[in-house]
Amino acid sequence: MKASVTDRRVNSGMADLQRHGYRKTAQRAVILDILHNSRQHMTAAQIADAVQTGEVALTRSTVYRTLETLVEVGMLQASRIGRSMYYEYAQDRESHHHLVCTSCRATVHIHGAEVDATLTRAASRAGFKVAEIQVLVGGLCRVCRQVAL
Amino acid sequence: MKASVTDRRVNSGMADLQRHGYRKTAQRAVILDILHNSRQHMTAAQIADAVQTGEVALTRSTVYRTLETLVEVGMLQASRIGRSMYYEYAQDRESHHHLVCTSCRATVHIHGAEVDATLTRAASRAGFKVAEIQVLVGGLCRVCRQVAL
DNA sequence: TCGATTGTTGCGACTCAGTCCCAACAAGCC
DNA sequence: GGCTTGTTGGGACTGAGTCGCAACAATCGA
Repeated sequence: MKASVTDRRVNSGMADLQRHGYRKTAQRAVILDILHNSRQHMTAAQIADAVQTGEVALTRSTVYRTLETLVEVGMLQASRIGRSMYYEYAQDRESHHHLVCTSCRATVHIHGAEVDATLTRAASRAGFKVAEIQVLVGGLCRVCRQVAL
Repeated sequence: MKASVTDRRVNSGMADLQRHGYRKTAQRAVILDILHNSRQHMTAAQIADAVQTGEVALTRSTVYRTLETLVEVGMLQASRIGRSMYYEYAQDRESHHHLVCTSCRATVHIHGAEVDATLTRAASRAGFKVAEIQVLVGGLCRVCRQVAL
């Protein structure tokens, strides 16, 4: 684990934290590291599980608080899928939305720019100043459609 | 209450239920009635509360099951806002999405057609067959923007 | 390098939003 | 009116967070 925690990207992230007035802690590094290595989004519960196998054990509340902090700093992106929030490493700052297969739970990213622009336009016509956009498309993925036939 | 329960629209809804092979029950009529009269979306908990004041008392599990059934039949529309589901009477079958003010919780509907079309196109490029689209825009409403200045 | 300050974490209790099971009840058909 | 079977009530249970508080540790100034 030591090798990956010292990963450049994660380290520079830790510096980001300090720039925002937060302290560098082992717990924050661990969570950042897990999400950076997993390269996919995970729920707080999945992260809490993943953490158990490591050397630094975190409690559930620490996981939740840490995720919140890292999202605030901009190092993680959060999106709600169903009842739970999913977190992913914010590699590219580009907006994207999720397609989730209702059968196999597979998730695919789609570009968000066009949809975001449409929504922002509609919102401003209604007098709203947009802060965040959550989009979730449910359906059958290519594979599950084949199986269904 | 009796007068409103016998409302044409709600009654025809009860017939819809039977057409789908479901039974007409007082509990279903009550929930339909509450949502029809409220003319806004409500959570299951709010509906359960509203029910307490009426003559027919429903348990929480009945409220949840009934809502599910009514959505399936197409008489209610469900949308997730944050951690909970909101239900509204499906007056117009036209797709719409929600703008929610993060400050005062006010909710505004916006047309969904354009966004839905964009998402459906993107999804089918990814091989997905779209079943449902959930969109939620958070931000500041006109009034709260003024106050914030 | 030490000590003080104060941001963080651990722990455990609590809440909110549902879900599930099973016995009792009641629509609807014959 | 009786029977069948869908529906409801009641209550326990679960998943996803949230909160308060004492103990701990990162950081800063001397």
